[in-house]
Amino acid sequence: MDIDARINRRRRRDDEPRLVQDYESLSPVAHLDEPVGRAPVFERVLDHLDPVFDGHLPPNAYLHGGFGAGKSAVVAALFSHLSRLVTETQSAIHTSTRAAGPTTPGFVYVDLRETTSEFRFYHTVLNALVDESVPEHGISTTELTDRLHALLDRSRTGVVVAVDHVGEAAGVETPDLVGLFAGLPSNLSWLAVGRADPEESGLTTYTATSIRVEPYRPPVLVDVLMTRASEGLARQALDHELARRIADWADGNAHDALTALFVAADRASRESRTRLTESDVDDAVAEIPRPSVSLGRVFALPANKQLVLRSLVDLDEAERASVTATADAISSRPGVDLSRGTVKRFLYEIAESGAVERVRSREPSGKGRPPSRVELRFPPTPFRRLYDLRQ
DNA sequence: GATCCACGGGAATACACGGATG
DNA sequence: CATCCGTGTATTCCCGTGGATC
Repeated sequence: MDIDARINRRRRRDDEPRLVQDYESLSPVAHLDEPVGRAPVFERVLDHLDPVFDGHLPPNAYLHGGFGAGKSAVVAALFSHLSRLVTETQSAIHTSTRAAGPTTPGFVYVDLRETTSEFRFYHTVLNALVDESVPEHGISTTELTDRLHALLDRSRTGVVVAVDHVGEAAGVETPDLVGLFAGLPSNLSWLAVGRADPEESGLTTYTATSIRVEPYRPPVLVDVLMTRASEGLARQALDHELARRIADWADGNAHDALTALFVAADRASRESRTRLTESDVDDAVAEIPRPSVSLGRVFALPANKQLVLRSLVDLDEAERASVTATADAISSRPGVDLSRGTVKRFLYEIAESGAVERVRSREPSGKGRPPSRVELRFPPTPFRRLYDLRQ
């Protein structure tokens, strides 16, 4: 739990004991500093990275596993710790033995969900490697790669870049990714992270190793849930049996399990209860579409697209009859300052991203091409809550 | 003055259907 | 019967403009 969460928990001491202490630490997209139950995966990734501790670069690699298997949780946590370690030891070296260059490679974590352009990609990498922050405007993409070249040519040890969410239908396609790395010096090693099997990933010709992450087994998932509950919920709010119920349903997918916990807690909280019940869980589970898209992907959409979705989740069925009707309804909402045409295009683009799905509706009636309506591919409750919380 | 990118607007294209045509 | 055509929608695609920032 971070400090804000701790403080918030204290601040609410006067109130009734609240069921939901902190929505953010309950969020299925938030990764813990120390993920639960994935020790073997940590070990395998560390085995791969081992040369680093002798000051060498590991080969390129691909970490893969199903949705909600904990890939991001592990890699994000690991790289955050590693880069912290590097900066700490570097500054130590700097003060004691002046001018001795870094002895360990640098570590950068790039989330392709947030990488919508070549510029963003290089910007993220460069920004992670230098102390001062790199401007986001008024600087060209080639200027960024020039600086990266200069930086890496000077570096004796190079850098390891983790690239998460490779191959998710989004901005950067796999061939693009290979091209992006081709634009950088060779003392750089990458660790791609994605869902596809290695053969389908299109990466095998560039990687020496692949590491497979198995889905969570139910007992481990129960641990994950209990840990989250203890961070974000009142004491005793979730009993073991219910956690089991969620874990069994979630089928190894921690994202879905945590989402179910979130929705169930929200429901119980709205009814001012302090413990979750079976029907909370059943309702929660019913709200989660399967297959669903990761909430992380939804929250990675540009602000105005999230705004469109925020309106969308509040529309009634009639207003969702067709894409056109939906766009009309959304664009006429207070707070939405987008033209109807733009909303419409956004809806199509959001469908492209997988956050909503277009479904052919209406069989015979009317002329012309039959309309489709959009259906959510994510549960509305956590999106609403977290979105509103962040505004 | 440079750079990136979100928006808006609209053109181009695809699709469904029914009726006309060969 | 197979094909073409016209109409009305849905969907995709493209590009110029302007805001924000350095």
